Amino acid sequence: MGNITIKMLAKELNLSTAAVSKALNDSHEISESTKQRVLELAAALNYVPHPYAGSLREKKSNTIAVVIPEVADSFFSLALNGIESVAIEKGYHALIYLTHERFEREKTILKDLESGRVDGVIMSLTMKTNTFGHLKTLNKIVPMVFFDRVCEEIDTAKITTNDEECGYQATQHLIDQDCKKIAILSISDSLSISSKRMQGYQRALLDSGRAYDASCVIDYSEDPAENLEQLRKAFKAAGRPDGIVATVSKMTTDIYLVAMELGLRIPEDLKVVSFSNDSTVAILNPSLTTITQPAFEMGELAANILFRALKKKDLIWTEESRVLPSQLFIRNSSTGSL
Amino acid sequence: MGNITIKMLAKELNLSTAAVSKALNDSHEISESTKQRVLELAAALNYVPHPYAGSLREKKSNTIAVVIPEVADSFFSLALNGIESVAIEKGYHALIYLTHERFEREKTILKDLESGRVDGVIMSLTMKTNTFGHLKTLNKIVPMVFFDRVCEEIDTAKITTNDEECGYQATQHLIDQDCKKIAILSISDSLSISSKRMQGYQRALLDSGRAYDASCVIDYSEDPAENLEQLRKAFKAAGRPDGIVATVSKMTTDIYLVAMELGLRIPEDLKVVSFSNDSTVAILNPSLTTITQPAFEMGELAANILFRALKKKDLIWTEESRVLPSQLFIRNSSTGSL
DNA sequence: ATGAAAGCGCTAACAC
DNA sequence: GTGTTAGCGCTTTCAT
Repeated sequence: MGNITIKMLAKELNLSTAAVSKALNDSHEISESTKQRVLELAAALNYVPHPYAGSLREKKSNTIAVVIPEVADSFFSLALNGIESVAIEKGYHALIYLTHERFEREKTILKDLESGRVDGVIMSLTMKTNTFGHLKTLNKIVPMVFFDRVCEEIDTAKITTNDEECGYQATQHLIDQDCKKIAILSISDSLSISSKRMQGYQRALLDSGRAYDASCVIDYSEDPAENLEQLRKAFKAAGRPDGIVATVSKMTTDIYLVAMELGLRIPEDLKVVSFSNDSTVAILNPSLTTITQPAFEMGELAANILFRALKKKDLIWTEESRVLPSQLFIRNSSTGSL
Repeated sequence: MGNITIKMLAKELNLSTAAVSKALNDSHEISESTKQRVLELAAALNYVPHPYAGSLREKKSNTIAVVIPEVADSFFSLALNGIESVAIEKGYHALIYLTHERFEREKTILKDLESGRVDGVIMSLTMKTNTFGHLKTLNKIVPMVFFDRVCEEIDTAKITTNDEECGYQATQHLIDQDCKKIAILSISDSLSISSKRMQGYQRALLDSGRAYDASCVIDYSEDPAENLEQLRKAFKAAGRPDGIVATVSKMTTDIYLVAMELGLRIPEDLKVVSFSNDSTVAILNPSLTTITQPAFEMGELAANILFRALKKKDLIWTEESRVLPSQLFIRNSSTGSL
């Protein structure tokens, strides 16, 4: 660990630690000449203040935690990017915690964060998070901002996109392309973004006078083999879907591969729309129609709100919540123009 | 920040803080009965020890820093994933710092890390890092492990892949596919992985009796528009390449798009091999032949070595260096089998 | 303008 | 088996 301390500087300069500390912090009660001397020696000795000593006294760590399900995912990595950009700019440090979609991990991590390790938390829930006690407890101790997979039950700022609308748009787009039977890939029963996307899907069906068919819902599974099997079953069935909305980008590859395997052509036999932030969507075979979230901006915004709140305590949190629009990009996977 | 302290527990229980501390740490010099009492109250009051107080005393933060160029990148996000997995398992916390390929940012970050904020550092250099003083300084204070974009000048553990060989393999593969003129996309002049891949490329050319042609080297630029322009120029030239090795995955999309734009068919007119960890390579149009690095494992290994070193100081660092093999996956972008 | 001293929360000698 | 004390590195009253 870092070695050279204020005490050493003080001794070397025949000053008190107090004087050195004040000089280092450019206090007005220190003469210019001593400030000079202190600063010079500090630079010469390569003095770097020990952050944890300061934190202990000031009860302020200048550190935030980012708790997300996964980082090897284009949405979350872009969001993290946005968060980190703001953090560094504001002089904060970011601890990263991955839950890997495990509820238990989320609870353990949040429990640790009650310690005072961080001044604030930015997070996105696990797919399986269905109780909220651990969130409520932490939120009493430390400011939290949620993004994307937010917790409706907690009274704090939340950054989301227009999920219901996007579910609607994606579905409506497939309806416009003459799809007769539209399946949807759903990620979670408990997550609000998931149910919102599902609601949009159902509303679109209803608006065009179609009945909601529960057999059209394919649930995402942790087990990749299981996912492939689900898709095979769905695509082989007598009344197989001719359109599919994937609310989670990681299953896009599976859809393409299973379609290929079964000789289903995209988009002729099956039209696909996927929620995705992946940069390769334009060069897929065929290029993929997507709902794309403003991932970087969501991260940036979440961080900005958190840091603003960290400055002035008198913030009305929930009023800071924002809904950023996602965008539908129509490409070849959902149109006839291949 | 966290509020309930050992002092409070002590008062409540009519014990000294020392006794409480020992009880909490399950010391043998404390009676079972008091341990019980302490543990119960701690649980009831939801006591969580303040990490920075401990760090200050123990001169140990249980925190590491991960310094990488970018996180919205499949290689680095997978590596981060590997690092975080190990860290959490060992009870460590991971601070994440993104350099965004800026040398200045790298220096600033490393300077801060001299403070004792972390017990160790895992990092991958900027494309532009060409002096090493900041690395040497930090390495004297805190153990460092490099991965992928390593610094040869520093005497510590380095996790790499067989970059020279991979450059060779990729090039040889294109030669085997009858490519007459093979271009290479290079990322940096100063990075050792970059020059190794380049060396492999040159060796393959030489082995098949070809001359190295400097005009075949396309340099990666920060500016996306500039990159596209470079590719257009190269692909339009009279003696345009019929094969290309991309040593950096982010330009794959550009290659595909420019080829499309100019009416060049992949693989018929232009065969492509790219270094990539992207999960969508199999469903690109056409599917992409890749050199794929063991990203997750590299992160895991780097972390394991670091944590092992943190335990026992008597470690011979350089001997811990490891070269993990990358793998060539032949797909349609480089073969005739479309 | 500078110094002495206390204290942030914790642990580790060293008493008793 | 439990308490007293000192100290990690820093800032901040409160003297002087």
